[in-house]
Amino acid sequence: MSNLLANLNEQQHQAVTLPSQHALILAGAGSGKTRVLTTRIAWLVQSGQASPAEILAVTFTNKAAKEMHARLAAMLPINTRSMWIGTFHGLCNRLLRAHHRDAGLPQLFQILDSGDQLAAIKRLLKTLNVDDEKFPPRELQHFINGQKEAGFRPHAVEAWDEFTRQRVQLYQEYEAQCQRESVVDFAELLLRTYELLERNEPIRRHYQRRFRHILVDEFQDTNVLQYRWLKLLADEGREGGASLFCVGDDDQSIYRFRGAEVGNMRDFEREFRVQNVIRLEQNYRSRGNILDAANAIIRNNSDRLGKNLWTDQGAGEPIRVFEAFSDADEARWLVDEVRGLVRDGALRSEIALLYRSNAQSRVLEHQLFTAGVPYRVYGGLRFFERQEIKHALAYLRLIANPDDDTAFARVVNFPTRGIGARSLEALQDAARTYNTSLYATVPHLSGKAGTVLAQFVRLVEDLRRDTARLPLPELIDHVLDASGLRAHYKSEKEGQERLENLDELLGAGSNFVAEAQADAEVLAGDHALLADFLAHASLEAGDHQADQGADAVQLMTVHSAKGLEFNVVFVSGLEEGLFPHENSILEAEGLEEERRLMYVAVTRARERLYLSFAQSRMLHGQTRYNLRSRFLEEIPAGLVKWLTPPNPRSMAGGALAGMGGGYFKPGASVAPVAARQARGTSAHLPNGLRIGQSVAHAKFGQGVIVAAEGSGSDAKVQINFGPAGVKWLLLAVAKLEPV
DNA sequence: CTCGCGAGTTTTTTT
DNA sequence: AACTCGCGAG
Repeated sequence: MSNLLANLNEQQHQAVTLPSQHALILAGAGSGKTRVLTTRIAWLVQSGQASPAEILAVTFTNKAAKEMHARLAAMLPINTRSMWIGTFHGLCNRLLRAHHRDAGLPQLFQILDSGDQLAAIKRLLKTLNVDDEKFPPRELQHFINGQKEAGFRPHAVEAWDEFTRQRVQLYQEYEAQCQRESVVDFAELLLRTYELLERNEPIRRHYQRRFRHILVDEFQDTNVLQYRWLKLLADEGREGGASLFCVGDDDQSIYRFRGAEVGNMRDFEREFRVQNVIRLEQNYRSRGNILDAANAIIRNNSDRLGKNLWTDQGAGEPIRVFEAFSDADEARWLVDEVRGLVRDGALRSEIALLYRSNAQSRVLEHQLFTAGVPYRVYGGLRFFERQEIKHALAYLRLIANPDDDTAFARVVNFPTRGIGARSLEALQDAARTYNTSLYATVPHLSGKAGTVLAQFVRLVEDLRRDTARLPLPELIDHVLDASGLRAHYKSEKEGQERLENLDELLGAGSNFVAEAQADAEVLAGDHALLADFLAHASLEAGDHQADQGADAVQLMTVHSAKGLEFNVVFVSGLEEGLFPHENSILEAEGLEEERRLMYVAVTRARERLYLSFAQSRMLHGQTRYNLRSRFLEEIPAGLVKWLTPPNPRSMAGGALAGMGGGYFKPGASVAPVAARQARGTSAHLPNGLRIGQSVAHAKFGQGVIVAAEGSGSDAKVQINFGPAGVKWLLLAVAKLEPV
């Protein structure tokens, strides 16, 4: 036990050894949060205060759950399998499988990922003949998920206006469709489990008695429903309920957009009368300059719980800032810098290239590829989201659950077997009349459509029969052949990679079996393991990226970098409109979340931090001219070393060609010209103004002309004023001074 | 019914 | 720039 607690600082020690009461640990970036959480669990078990079966630990990513499990297994000499460690979604899946009857679900229910859900909504709109212009599927998806995450079933939604009433109606239809098809989306996993526990007292009591210690990681990212779920399990904080140990950092809350509610931290403190609030402020990760910059940035946010990170590791190097002429220029510089670091002995895997949005990775990848630097991109298209994998999974899903209409619709005519829109329409209509799934409706259909569809149904039945006794990998292998998927991709010109991915699916199957056997908790019955595998595929979209072990530069969004750390970090694209993102700039809440994102980005670095931005950038096929990010101005000048001459005139003026620090190569295209051509506007506006030109406005301050429209007295220009926003101004009216 | 082309739209972030 | 969707020819 003593060695368990060795090397903990005072606050960490205090947190780990708190009595079994509710506790809130405010853990700053790099302050040893994961260590405290895992050591706490180990300490509880080792000191005899809790048995492993009494522990429930909730994380946000599967990766974090796995890591926690591994660390605990290393710390404790006993079997840790009886602990429940997982993501909210993973744990809910487990509960719903165990109590599927009480939850009103068949045992082999399927899980819809976001893409599946969107497809299901589109299909719903089509069958109901709803105008998808008026109800854009994406928007509806967002609406439905939002309601579920707030805990509202359709009848509970307050709809004051006609539009909302109609959307609620669609929400209800969507629910009915899901129930009919035995499928469950992400939000439904949570809501369904919550309702199960709320309504079923014996089950609720059972779990309340079982879990004496509930520990939550990344508590700042919980949404309303997740918090209520935790409260329910902890018996609302009543005497005799479990003790809740929540670890989080309000400054790192970056998922507000998908319903995360930082307010949960304050609510928790109040509602559970939390006596133990501990701040972990000593940072073991970053050098002083980096930390000072992070502190200075986050200080601009209001309404924080308050925390200031410090380190005893010394100031370290200054933060390097680079201004590029264009995004390509930025990428070239960046790759050169990376090569220099590697030449000096740095590990590529210790260098991270961070950006705000996935679209930005393209330029970086291009330059890395050209320079022959090995790299690895996180995020983007995940393994289980590739179309060929989705197709294969759809066949597997039909085997496990033929009523899954989403899966049915996906592969009924893939590979093409002469079942067109006509036949499908007839089938959909019939399915509505009989109120059965597409699959179950097929026998009701006569005529030509009936014949081809019956053939497809027979194919699926054969698949089910022939695979009933097969181990998972062989099962998948058989399906790939018998469905015709392999043959189809073999004949396709670009199909080679897809074939390889399909083979990799076999590998994923084998891995899953190996892990499931170790886990021992496998469902009984035919194809039950298959259902487990499919749930796994939905919940864990797959970090199946190339060459885990290879020494490669790491590329990812700031979001996916959360929780990670690197010796060297580059944050690129620090421009107004990009980071902070233009969609978030207008409301204060959104801007503060962007700032937390910046805080997360900066605190990923241990030794060296680079920040860069470009005067012009290709986005959506158009050249845009951005001002440099306000977050750069929030870093005290004394911490910064400019690699390019500081450009005080404003922030990046696009018209100021040649300001790329001399890095801009002769012959590189001049972005303003490209923009003019792309937009088809006149090359020169009156008064010598042009696109990319920096201008000053009496009220809005400095800005950059990003677009122009019309001519003569109608001539308008769009100007990005940074903090003051992006505005269209009439040239005839607005007083603009070139800068 | 299938395939190919062109128009139109998109993108912030993800369990 | 890349992807999706709808339309028309075969």
